[in-house]
Amino acid sequence: MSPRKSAIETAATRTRIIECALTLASAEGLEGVTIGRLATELGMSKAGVIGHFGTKEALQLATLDAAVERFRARVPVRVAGADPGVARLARAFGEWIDSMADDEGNAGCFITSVATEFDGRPGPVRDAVLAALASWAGYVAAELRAAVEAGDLPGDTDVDQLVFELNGVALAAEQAIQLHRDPAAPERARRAIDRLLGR
Amino acid sequence: MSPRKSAIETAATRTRIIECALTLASAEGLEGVTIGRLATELGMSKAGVIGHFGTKEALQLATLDAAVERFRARVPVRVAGADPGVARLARAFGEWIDSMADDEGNAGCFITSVATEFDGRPGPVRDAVLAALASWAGYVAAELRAAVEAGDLPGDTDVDQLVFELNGVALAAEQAIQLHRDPAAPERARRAIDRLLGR
DNA sequence: CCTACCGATCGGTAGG
DNA sequence: CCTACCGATCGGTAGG
Repeated sequence: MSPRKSAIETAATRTRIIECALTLASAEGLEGVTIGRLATELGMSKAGVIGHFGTKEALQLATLDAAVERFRARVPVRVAGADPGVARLARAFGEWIDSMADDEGNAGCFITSVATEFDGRPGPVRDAVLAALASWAGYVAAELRAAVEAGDLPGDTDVDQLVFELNGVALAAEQAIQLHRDPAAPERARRAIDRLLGR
Repeated sequence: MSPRKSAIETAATRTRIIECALTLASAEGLEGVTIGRLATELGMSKAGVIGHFGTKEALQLATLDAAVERFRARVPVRVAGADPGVARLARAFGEWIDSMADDEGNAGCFITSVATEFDGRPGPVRDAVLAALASWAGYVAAELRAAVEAGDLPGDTDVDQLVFELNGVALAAEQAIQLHRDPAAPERARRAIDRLLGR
């Protein structure tokens, strides 16, 4: 028997569950993460797993949240010290591209996968993905505006168009790395990003 | 009772099943297409559905095949009459982008979705997706080489890099259209394609 | 192409 | 956090 855990232990278990869900979801998609499978993988009961979240949807949202947080720590936070504008943005995309090749804990890829998986299913998960993507797009747009301001990009730059095209490069990199395991993809992506940023 | 159908009727039923599977898969993913749901949707028994394919995986492969065929008919075949090289390629991507906005029967989007859904699951479905994407990439690369040959693109064009970037624009367009329902996306995509093709 | 059925697994709950 | 259990659904088969 193992009831009556402290709040700290409870939180640690919750983290373990979410970490496991992230790993499973990377391979099988978020809908493929079943409570039973998590329980088996973690050596606990189904009730013990779902008890932390209440419903499967809450578990999915918590997992997505964790991925968003991980992406934030891995990309924007890590380049926060760089010069605003083109320099910071190039480093940010560089970090993202690097993180795609790390097989473990690819949060950016996870978010993109969930975006595709839920694009036709209205609901809280889809809404949360939209919010995460919008937040990232807002970050990129702000950096681009700073770059225009600083004169690193032409004054007539179409910022939204550039956000769109930068995103395309990232999506192409993810497909090339995840699906094709193409070792040339990171370099191609970097080259495309540099050209889009006028470097 | 409705056994002893002619071969023609049998083939027609098979087509109906696949068409329904394509519709369901566009919303729920290929793994979300269950035999029971197809049966309900089509007003037939589960045994009647699965009898046409044997296993769910065979049904998935048949559905993917149908999507590939539909994409071929919608894009490369439709622009076969255009001048080889840049002109034909621009029209091909234009057709693809147009087809993304047609809510019904978006084969290109379907293939991309399945690519993401199965990128971490080795097996025949993943192999078939890889083959379909490789075939499309080969088509694009051949047109680009023709364009270089014809002098429409610089002699030092990195064809593989360009295939990568064109693919990125298509993926960005699909995300913007399917997930964000952004009405500006087709125009953005067209502009990006034109610039990549030096038009 | 149907009815009737199989064992397995799904998300979730009751009660402790 | 566990055991024991619920109704629903899964892919698939037997037999006609």
